[in-house]
Amino acid sequence: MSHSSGSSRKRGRPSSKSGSTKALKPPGFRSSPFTDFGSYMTEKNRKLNDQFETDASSSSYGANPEITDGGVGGGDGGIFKGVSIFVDGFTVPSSQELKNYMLKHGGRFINYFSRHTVSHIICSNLPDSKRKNLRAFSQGLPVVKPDWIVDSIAANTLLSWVPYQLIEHASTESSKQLKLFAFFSEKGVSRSNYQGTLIETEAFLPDECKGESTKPTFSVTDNSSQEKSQESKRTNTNNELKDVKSESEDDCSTSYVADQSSGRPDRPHSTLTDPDFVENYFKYSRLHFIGTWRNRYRKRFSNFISGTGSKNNNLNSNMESLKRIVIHVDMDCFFVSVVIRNSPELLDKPVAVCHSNNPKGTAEISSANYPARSYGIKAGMFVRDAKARCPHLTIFPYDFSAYEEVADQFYGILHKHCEKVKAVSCDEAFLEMFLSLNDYPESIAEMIRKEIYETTRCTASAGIGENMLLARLATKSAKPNGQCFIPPDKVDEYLDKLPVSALPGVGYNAAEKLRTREVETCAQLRTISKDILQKDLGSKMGEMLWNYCRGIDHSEVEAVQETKSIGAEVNWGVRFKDGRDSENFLMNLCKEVSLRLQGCGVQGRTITLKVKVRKKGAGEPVKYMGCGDCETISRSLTVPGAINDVASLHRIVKPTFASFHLDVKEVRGVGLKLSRLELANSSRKGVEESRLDFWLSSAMRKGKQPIEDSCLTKHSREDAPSGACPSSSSGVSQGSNISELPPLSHLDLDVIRNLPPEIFSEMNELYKGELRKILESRQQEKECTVESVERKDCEQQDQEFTTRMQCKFEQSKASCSNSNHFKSDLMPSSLSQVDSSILENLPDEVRADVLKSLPLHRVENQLPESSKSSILLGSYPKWFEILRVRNGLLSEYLLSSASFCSPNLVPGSEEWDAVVFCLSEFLKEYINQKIESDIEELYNCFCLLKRLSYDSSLLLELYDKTLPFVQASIGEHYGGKLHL
DNA sequence: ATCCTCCCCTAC
DNA sequence: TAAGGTAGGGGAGGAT
Ligand SMILES: Nc1ccn([C@H]2C[C@H](O)[C@@H](COP(=O)(O)OP(=O)(O)OP(=O)(O)O)O2)c(=O)n1
Ligand SMILES: [Mg+2]
Ligand SMILES: [Mg+2]
Repeated sequence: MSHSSGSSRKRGRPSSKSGSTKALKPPGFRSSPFTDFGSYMTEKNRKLNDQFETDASSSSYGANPEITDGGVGGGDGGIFKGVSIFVDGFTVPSSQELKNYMLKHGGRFINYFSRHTVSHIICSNLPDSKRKNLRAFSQGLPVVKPDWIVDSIAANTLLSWVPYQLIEHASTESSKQLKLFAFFSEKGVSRSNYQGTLIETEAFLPDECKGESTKPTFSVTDNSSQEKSQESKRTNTNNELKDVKSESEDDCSTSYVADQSSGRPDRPHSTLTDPDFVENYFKYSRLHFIGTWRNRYRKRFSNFISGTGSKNNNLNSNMESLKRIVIHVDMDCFFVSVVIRNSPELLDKPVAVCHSNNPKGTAEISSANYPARSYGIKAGMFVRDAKARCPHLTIFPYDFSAYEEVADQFYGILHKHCEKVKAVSCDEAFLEMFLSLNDYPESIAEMIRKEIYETTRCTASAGIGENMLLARLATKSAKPNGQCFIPPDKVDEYLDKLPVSALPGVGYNAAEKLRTREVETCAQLRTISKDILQKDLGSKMGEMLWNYCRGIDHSEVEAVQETKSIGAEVNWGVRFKDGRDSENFLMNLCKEVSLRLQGCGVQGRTITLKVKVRKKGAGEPVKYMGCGDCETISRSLTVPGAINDVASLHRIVKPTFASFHLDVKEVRGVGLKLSRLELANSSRKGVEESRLDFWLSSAMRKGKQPIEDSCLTKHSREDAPSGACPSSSSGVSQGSNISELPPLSHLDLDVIRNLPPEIFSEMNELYKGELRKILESRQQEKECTVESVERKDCEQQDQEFTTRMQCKFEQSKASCSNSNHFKSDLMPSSLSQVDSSILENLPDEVRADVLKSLPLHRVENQLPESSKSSILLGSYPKWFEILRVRNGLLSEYLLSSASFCSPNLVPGSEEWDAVVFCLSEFLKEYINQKIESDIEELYNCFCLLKRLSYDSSLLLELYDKTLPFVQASIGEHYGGKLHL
C-alpha cells in the first residue's frame, strides 16, 4: 500500500478568511422532484435562504412569534408569513423573482423540495403526465399558479390560494382526489401550525447576515466580531460551560441554551403533546435525512443513473489492455465540514454537529471533525459524553438543506468524471473506471478531490483499489483530506494487521463472535477454513469473511437497483396514553407511508407493521424520549391487490396493530413498511387479472389460461382512465363501490360537521348519502358508532339465511347446555344483535378497559385458551349478523376483529365441539352463498382465518374443518384451488 | 428444494 | 430535554 498523497494531505487546507458566499459556480438547475433533470448545481448564494436548521433550533422551543419578530428588526411579519414555496419548472414571473417576493414579504423560498418544509408548489403549467398523477407528484401539497403570489402582493394581503390552483376542482377526477386527499391528510387544517413554526424561525436570519455569517451556533462559533474575539481569547477548559451560561443570558445571541432556558414552559415533544408528531419529527431527524437521501438522489440524477454506461463501450475495443480501477470517495466529517465550510478558523478546533449543546444531554453527535475525534468523540455518542471528553467542543446545529446542496454538487462532479457511479450515501460513492496502463488513478482521484474542494469548500478523501473492498478500506487510511492507493501486490501486507471490525459488513456482533474465537485481525481470520467460518457465522457471512480477509471482492459497481420496500418508522418520542393516541399516530404513519409510496409511483402488496414495546423490567430509557430496551414484534399481511392509499393502508394497519394485544402505554416505537412493490400505474384490468391469478393455485392457472401472461403485460401498458391509484382496493374486505374512500368509521365527525357546505356535499355524495345520515343520527345518539348506524339501515334484509342459521345455532347450544363447564350466560340468549355488537362499538378506551383481562403483551400461541377472556364468545353470533347486512362481508369482520378471542372452553370438550360445529356450519353456508359471486371474499376469509388461527386453537380447528370444503367447492366451480 | 414470515444485523 | 431512520442482506424455522 502507499499513500500516494503524503504531501497532498496537507495540501489545500483552506486559509482564506473570506466568508463571503459569492457563487463559485454559475447558477445551475434548481432541484426538482418532478423532472428528470438534475439540479446538482444549485446556486450557492441561495444557501442561507432555505436553512433547515434555523427552523430546528428555534421552532422546537416554540419561541414566541412576538419575540422573534422583534428580534428580526424586519418588523412587519409580511403577507407571506407561514408560506414556504417551491417553484417547479418555468414560471412567470421567474423563480428568482418569486424568491425575491417571498423574502421581501415574509415568506420562504425552498430549494430542496420536501413536503415537510414546503407549503405550496408554484407552477405555471403541468404536462399531462404530471396532471394525471397529480397526487403523486405534488405529494399532497397544493399546486398553485404564480399569480397567487403576485396578486397577493398587489392586494397587500394573503389571498386564498384555492382559486389559483393549477387544476380546477370539479373538472377532473384527480382534482377531486386532491381535494379529498388534502382533507384526509389534514394538510389544509393543520398546516397553519406547521407554517407557524417555520415562520418564527425564518425570523432568526437577519437580512444582513445572509451573505456573510455562518449559521447561528450553539456555542461561540459565529463570525460576529464579539464572538470571534471571545473565541480567540479564551483558553480551552474553563470557558465552555461559562460560554454557555453567559450566552444564555445574552438575549441577542441565538444560542441553543439561551432558547431553551429563556423561561418557557417545558414543551416535551412526544406523541403525547403533538398530534402531528410524525410529520414534525422527520423534519429534524438526521437519520431520516440520510435514510431518505437515496430516493431524492434517484429522482434528481435519474438521467445519469438510468443510462447504461456507454463510455465503456467506447473503450471495449481493447478491453484486455485495460485495468479495472475502483475509486471510493467520501467526504470528510461531512455534516461538520458543511456547516463550517465558511468558518476556516474552526478547522483545527474540535467541532461536532448535534441538536443540543446541553452538557448533560442525551442528544446524539451526528458527526465530529478530526480534532474532535482525537478526544474520542464519535458519531452516535451522547453530547454529554462528548462534552465530558472535550468541554470546549463546539456544537453546530444541523443544516439539512446545505447537506443536500453539497451532496448535489458532489455527485455532479462525480458523474462528470465517471460513467459508473454507485451512490452509497449522501457523502460517499464508488467510481469504476477502466484505465490504460499509462493512466494514473491517483491523478484522477486528485483531480476529483480538488474539484470537490473548490466547489464545496469541503474536503473529501479517496481510496483506490482493484475492487470495491480495497477502495473502501483505502479511504479509511486516507482520511482526512487524503487519498490512498492499495496496489495489488500490497494487499496482503495491508490486510494483515487490519482489525476484522474494519471490514464492511462486520459490525459489533460479528466482531464479538470472532473475538470470542480469538480472531481480531484479518491475518488471524485467514487461518480459519471457509467451512468453519460458514458454520459459525452463517453461509453468506462466512463466505464473505473468507474472501474479504484475502482482499477478494467480486461485487460489481452497479447503479442503484430497484426499490424493494418503502416504509417509515418512529422510535423516538413515542408515548401513548390511550387508544386514541395510538390510533392517531397510526393514521399519520399511514399517511406518511402512503405519500412516500405515491412519491415513488409504486404500490405494495405486503404490509408489515413493526412495534417496539418496552421490555418487561426496563425502566425509563437513558436517552431522553428514546425507546430504551424494547422487544420488537412485527406482523405482515399480503393482499392480492397492491395498495398505496391511506385508507387501504389504515384499514389493514389498524386491526394488525390491535392484533398485537398491546398495552399502548408500553409502546415505544412503530414502523410501517410495504414490500412486494409494483408500479402504481398498471391498468385496472391488469390488476383484476393478476388478482384472479393470485387467488387460485398455479395448477388451475396453467390449465385454464395459458395466454394470460401475455395479455396481462399488454393490458398493463394501457393507461388507466382515471389516472392515479387505479386499483385502490385493499384486496381485503372491499365492501362496496366506495373503495377509494376511508371507511365511514374512520372519519372525524366533528371535522366533517364543520366542513364548508360544498365540500360536505361532495363527500356526502361519494359516500352515497351515508354521511348525512350519520350526522343526523349522531345528533341523537352519541354512543352510537358509524358502523352500527350503517347496520340499522340495512337491518331488514336477508332474513332467510340467518333464520336457518339461528336454528342450527340454537340446536347446538341446546345440545350441550347441560355441561357444567359451559358458561351459558356467555352465550347469547338469542341472536339479538345488541349484545354481539357492543364490544365492537365501544369507544376505544372503554374497550381497552374491558379487555384489561387480556395479557399486556402479545398473546402467544402457547397461551392456554382458558387464560383468554371469554367475553368475545358473545361475538360469534356476529358472524350471522353479517349476513343480515346488505353485502355484509365476513372478511371485513374478521379483519376488524383481530382482537378476536377464543371462548373460555376446554379444547375437545363437548361445548368446544359445539361451537366449532356451529361455526363451521355457518362457514359452509357462507361458502355456498359466495362461491359463485365472490371468490375474492372467500379467499380473503380463509387468509384471515388462517392468520387468526395462529392465536386461537378454536379457529385453527375451524379452519382445518372448513378448508377442505371450500377447496372442494372451488374445484367444483372453477377447477382449481384457493392458493393460500 | 423453495417459499414465506419474523426476526436480527449492518451501513450511512 | 430532543428529533434512535431506512433499506437491504440474510438466517431460522415452518408451510408447501
Ligand atoms: N451514526 C451516524 C453516522 C453518520 N451520520 C451522518 C453524519 C455524517 O457526516 C454523514 C456521513 O457519514 P460518514 O460515515 O461518512 O461519516 P463522516 O463523513 O461524518 O466522517 P468520515 O470522515 O469518517 O467519513 O452521515 C449520522 O448522522 N450518524
Ligand atoms: Mg464521510
Ligand atoms: Mg460516508
